[in-house]
Amino acid sequence: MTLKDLASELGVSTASVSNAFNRPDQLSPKLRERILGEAKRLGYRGPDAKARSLRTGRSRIIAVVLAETLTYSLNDAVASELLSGIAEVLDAHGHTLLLLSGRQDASRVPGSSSIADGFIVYGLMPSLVLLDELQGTGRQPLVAVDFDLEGQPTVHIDDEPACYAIARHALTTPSRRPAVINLRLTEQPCNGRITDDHSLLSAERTITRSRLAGFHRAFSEQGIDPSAVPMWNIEVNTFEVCAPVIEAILDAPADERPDLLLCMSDRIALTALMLAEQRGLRVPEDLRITGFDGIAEGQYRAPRLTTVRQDSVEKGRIAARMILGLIPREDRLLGTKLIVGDTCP
Amino acid sequence: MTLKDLASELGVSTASVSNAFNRPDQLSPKLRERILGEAKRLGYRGPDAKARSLRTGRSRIIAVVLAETLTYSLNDAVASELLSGIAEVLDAHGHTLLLLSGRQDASRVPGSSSIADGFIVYGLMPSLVLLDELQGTGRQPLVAVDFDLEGQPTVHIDDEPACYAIARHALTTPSRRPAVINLRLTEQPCNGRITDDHSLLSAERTITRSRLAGFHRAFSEQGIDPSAVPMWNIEVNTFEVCAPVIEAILDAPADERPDLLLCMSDRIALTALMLAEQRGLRVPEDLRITGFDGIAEGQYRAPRLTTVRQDSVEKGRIAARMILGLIPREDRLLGTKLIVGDTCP
DNA sequence: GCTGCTAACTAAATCGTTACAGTCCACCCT
DNA sequence: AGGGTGGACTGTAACGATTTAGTTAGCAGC
Repeated sequence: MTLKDLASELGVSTASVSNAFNRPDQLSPKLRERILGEAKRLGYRGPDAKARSLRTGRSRIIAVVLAETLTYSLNDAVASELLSGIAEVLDAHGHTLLLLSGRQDASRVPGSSSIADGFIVYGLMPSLVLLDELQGTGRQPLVAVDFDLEGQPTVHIDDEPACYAIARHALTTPSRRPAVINLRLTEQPCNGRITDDHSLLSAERTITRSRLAGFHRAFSEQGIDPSAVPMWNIEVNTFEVCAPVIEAILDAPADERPDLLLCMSDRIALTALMLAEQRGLRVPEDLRITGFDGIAEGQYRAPRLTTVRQDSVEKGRIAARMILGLIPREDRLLGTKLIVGDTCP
Repeated sequence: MTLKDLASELGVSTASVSNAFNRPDQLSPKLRERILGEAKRLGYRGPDAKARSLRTGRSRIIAVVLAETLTYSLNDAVASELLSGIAEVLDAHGHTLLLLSGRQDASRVPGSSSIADGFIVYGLMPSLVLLDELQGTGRQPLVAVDFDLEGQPTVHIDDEPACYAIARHALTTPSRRPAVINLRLTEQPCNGRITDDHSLLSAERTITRSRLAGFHRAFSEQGIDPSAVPMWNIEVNTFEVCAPVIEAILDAPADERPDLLLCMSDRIALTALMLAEQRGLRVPEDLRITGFDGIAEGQYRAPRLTTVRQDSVEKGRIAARMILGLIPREDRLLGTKLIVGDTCP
């Protein structure tokens, strides 16, 4: 049952049927009703999306390319919030959301997805081939979130000042043995203690680099040599990956164990909190912990996590509005808010 | 730059160019390389997805229709797990994931999405018009998850026995004042205490009805009249919606306050746990709490939630495999596992 | 009665592919 | 030499819509 069948069944032109569905003002109400009535009777569900998208060049589909596997991203609170914001705006404007992973099979993404009207790309490593291809197409608009992409607008927060602020807050109470736990410093897998002095400079992800720089500025300001602060790295923001690294830190002899953990994500901080509790460490008395992101899970529990709140939902909304052309496609910097919880008062 | 342009640029037929990209065995390696080389040189990115999907009738896109708004679903741990499982399988087989909400504008779903090769429909209320439309198309396969859809295969768990098991476990320690907190009993909004005796029968969602039936069976077995057990209802599985209802329960005078809360989801149970802790109630001494789902958040904390684990990721995997035709499209019942945590030992 | 205008509808081109049915030619077998 | 075979490539008709440029018919104005 196609539009053409319906037209010949009714003895009208295909143009009229098309207009009946898309442009009511182009035909008499009488004919329109006759067409829609007959369509319903014959079980014609309206113009086929595939054909329409070929002809018009638009599909009302926006693709979101996620840095990690979909499986991971969907379980990550921050990515989920971002998607929420995106979905909210797209939904309100009659668009749908196609999920792509920049991780799995990057080469497939651009090809199989010339179907999308636009791309929102989230937190990719700059080296991914995918980006060249996506940018290269040039046909569809692209918005980057949480990383810089030359020639394309970016929606992000100012990580350096945010991390400076929380570190400064944490250091108002003197710390004898502060430590930093990074999130994805480099593209090369590296889980555990980092001894390389130049980590800051070699960090490949802009975000991680900025956050670390913020911590370092606060350390310096307090007369602490940043390069003397022990640093660990965590590859993937999941409990399973975080736990062993943090266990190693907490199981060190008491006089080597950090008394302050600056974590680059709430997921890391929450894992540290749980493992500390398991070991009978008192938080914040024996160990102070800070996070980053301000995910719900950290606030709807006791003790509440001290962290920096970034509004990922809003980030998603803005990115989506840019893609839809509702607001100008230009760089946007969002604010953050220090949340002083119980884990580092 | 289209396939046709490329063909005439090279002086070969469009068929050969198409074959160069899709069926290497249909032309000489020499010509193939010449075509691919020229394509790269001229910036042709391969066959256009819109045109291909029209011509072949397949798009390699699978649509997932979620019961609630996308914004909600993406932040719901269970829905996210399901999506994870789906994404995992689709990704591995070169398909992508289109997210649709059955809530927002149901009428738009079928039309704008005749583009999908198949539908996975999750936990919808049976009354949604959408379902008729989707089923009516008949063209694309459909798999239902967590609810019954006549004539279509369903992937689900056996809710009644699972709830019976956890309730029975809970009742091995005698309870003076047990209570039940339901999740979405009816389609009509109803947040708070339920006094209607026939709630069980009138529950519109199969899942809720089965779970409640399981609780009731355990009550009866212990000589407790199910209709005497106070019952509350919660519309949406979020902290914000749960909290007021639970606060009302917990703030009752001590001799009316329940000493056992059977919650129909972990989200509800975790909210109850947090609010109880805030009020200085000891769990499990003053109040025992059970959940349902077995989400990570309930296990990676202290005290660990007593709950029933259902493997939503696996549910998603199976649904996806069915849609892709990798396994037969037929009803599948998955097992569950009682997890005895600390909140109801 | 003719022109001009609008509303209502139609014919046909087009979107970028893929798939079917050939065509052509070189090669092998008897 | 003739016939058969198979590999390499081509021409063209779909796929199911939208859109542009027209064609009518009806009616008002002078």
